[in-house]
Amino acid sequence: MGATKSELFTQSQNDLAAIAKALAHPARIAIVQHLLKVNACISGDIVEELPLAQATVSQHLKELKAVGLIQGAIEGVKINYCIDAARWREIQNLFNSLFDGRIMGQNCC
Amino acid sequence: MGATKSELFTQSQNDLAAIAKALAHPARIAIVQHLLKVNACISGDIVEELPLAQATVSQHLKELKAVGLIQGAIEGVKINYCIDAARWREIQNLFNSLFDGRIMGQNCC
DNA sequence: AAAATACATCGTAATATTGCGATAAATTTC
DNA sequence: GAAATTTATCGCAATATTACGATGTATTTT
Repeated sequence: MGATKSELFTQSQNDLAAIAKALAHPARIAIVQHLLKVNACISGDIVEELPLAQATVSQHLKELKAVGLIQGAIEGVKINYCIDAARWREIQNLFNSLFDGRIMGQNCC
Repeated sequence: MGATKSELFTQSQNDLAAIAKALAHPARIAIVQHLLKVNACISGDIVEELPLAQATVSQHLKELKAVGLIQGAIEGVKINYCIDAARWREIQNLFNSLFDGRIMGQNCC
């Protein structure tokens, strides 16, 4: 085995897991935080910001783009990246509805 | 390579990524959702709820426990699992401070 | 104390992720 | 159009994750 059996779970469970997976790496957290700070910047700036090789950063950007968290706009030779604001809010709501799943003050033990 | 270079990132980036990773599997999302619904239940109930083998579920529970999301209380032969309420709120705040990183209405493109 | 029950852990196979050098593709500059 | 610049993709090695049967451990029941 080794592959997640995603066909056994609901769409929304798979979706939320996929988004969490996109955030499940410190480099991708760092990328997102940087984009939130500077609003938008080119790929090269992110490569300079991170302690990873260009090819590796490009791959991380691809994963963030795959779940819609970020967007890239071609600008000549360069590519301008930024957070997708609408999708960002959507994802925030997905997490909120998970976290707001009414939790009692008490634990089980 | 193949191993995440976590020593190159900040503690809080690694922490948030680790929590996201714990939620980065539909089975673990399902476990958390189930615990939120029933408040607390024994391991066997979760195994019945999920379409996975007992050993696999046990492993997923271990990962959720490792980041503090859930707690297990020994109760005779059984183990009663529940969400750790305080840690849950803490994690909710971590995500909120990421998501509230002031995003403009506009995208880059 | 043997048998049954409930869960964790071990060992292993299949697959996925991470990281990077090398190279390709596209655009701009000279 | 050749050279330079910027980013994406390929190919590979190292490591991690997922899944499960088999087995171990602890408690309860008989």
